[in-house]
Amino acid sequence: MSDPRMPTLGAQHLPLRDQVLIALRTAIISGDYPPGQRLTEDRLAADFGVSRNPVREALRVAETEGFVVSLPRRGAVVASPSPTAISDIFAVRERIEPLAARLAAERAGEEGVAGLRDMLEQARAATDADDLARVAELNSALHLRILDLSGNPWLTSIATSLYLHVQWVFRLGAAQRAPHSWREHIVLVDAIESGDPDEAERCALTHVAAASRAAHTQAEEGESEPGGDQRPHA
Amino acid sequence: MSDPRMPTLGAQHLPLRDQVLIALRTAIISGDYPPGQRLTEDRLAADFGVSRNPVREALRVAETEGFVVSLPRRGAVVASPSPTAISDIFAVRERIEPLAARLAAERAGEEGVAGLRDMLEQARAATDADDLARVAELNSALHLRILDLSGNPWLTSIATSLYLHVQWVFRLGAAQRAPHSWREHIVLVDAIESGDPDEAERCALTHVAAASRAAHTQAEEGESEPGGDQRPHA
DNA sequence: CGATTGTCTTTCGTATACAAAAGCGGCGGG
DNA sequence: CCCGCCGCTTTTGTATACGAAAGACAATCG
Repeated sequence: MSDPRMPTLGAQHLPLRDQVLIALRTAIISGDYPPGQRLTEDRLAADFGVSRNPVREALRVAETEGFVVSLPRRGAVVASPSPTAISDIFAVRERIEPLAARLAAERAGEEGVAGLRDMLEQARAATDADDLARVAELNSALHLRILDLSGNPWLTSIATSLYLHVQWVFRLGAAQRAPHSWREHIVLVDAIESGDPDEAERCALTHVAAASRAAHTQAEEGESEPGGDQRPHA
Repeated sequence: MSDPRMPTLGAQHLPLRDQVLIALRTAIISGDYPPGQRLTEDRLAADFGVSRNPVREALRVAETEGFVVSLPRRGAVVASPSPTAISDIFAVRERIEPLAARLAAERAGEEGVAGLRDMLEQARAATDADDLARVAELNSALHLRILDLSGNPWLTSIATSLYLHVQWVFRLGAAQRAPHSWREHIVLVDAIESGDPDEAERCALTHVAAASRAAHTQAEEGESEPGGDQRPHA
């Protein structure tokens, strides 16, 4: 028994409620459960092969995260992202990510910067290999890491939620402007390493603003797209 | 029976889980459940006179809100606010509240401004009546209203959580710098009414920065206070 | 005397069961 | 033909029950 197994019922078997929460988020973000879809507890329990209790607990946190809205006595439905969601989210990101970059520049140690460098290198390799999905994944990971390096847990918590919602509204248009954005990332990490808070903050703002513009452009393109599968109203 | 009765809890009987959540938050913020306190589901259920299920659901969202931490298989304990919590929280507030003020200046209609004016008037009356608790309450309410007027739901959501935590760490030192801060509020509302985003943002930043300084001062004073009832470590 | 191991209690994790409220359809009356 | 009322069905809200994992304590062995 010296070897801790982790397959089905391993040592730290993630609680069912968390598994359900992840599955639920994934299903919503990927569009399997479209906005407006009714989420019957019984149905979810059947879908995930569990009882109603884990489902209920998952629904509660999904509700606080803004993925579902639960009517008083009527059950839960998948939330409909507001038309201004992209603007709203990036407006917040433009404020908090520069702050995170500033703090990271002030507080990140050598190991922290080394971690960022490592991610940049992995991203370069993934770019060379044309693995866009991996690049996008590293994109989020780098941002999150910088948030963590800021040492302000609120920033990490807020940004994590924001990122999930960005993924949600852009679940269709997958590969964003990945390659382009990594040049800005390098400049940002340089600034953090140099320990210059002002420069780091400026770089982060520039980067997020660029991402915001790209997101809005993509959103407008998606607007006229014919495949309007869901969205009950407007 | 056409009249919906409301004896104990009226027509839209708030779900037990929400009542428990509110009671739990209140108990934590007020210090009835000190940091580090173990929160047995059974005990909470007994305390609130309900079953374990509503307690569990309330614990989940309290966990996402950062008031409790739940160890994998060991139950939940009241979170211990980090020593840098005040700095962290106000650092975020200094970024998002100016943004909210800017957006409010751009978007708030006449009715919105009128609502703010009304709150200022109530605050003035409460100040005259030396009702400090009411003033503090209106303080939070005004800020929240401005957040709402920004039209960005993320800002409201983030700030609400931040405010609760500010109340928590300052549960002892009650009456803040209430009277002083209302002069700044008036200037801020003036700026919003004038529709000048830059000015509104500047006023909000000044105001939050002042609040931050006051908070830090108060925190340092409380540091040397003899009545160290809780805080198991450091 | 100390370390180890076995058991034992505590507490969570999950499932099932029951009651109440809201929605929906049919039915009757105007 | 339309409107209101009354039953049923669905779904949530809440409680209870059982199984499992982790920590604690003590007894035993080296």
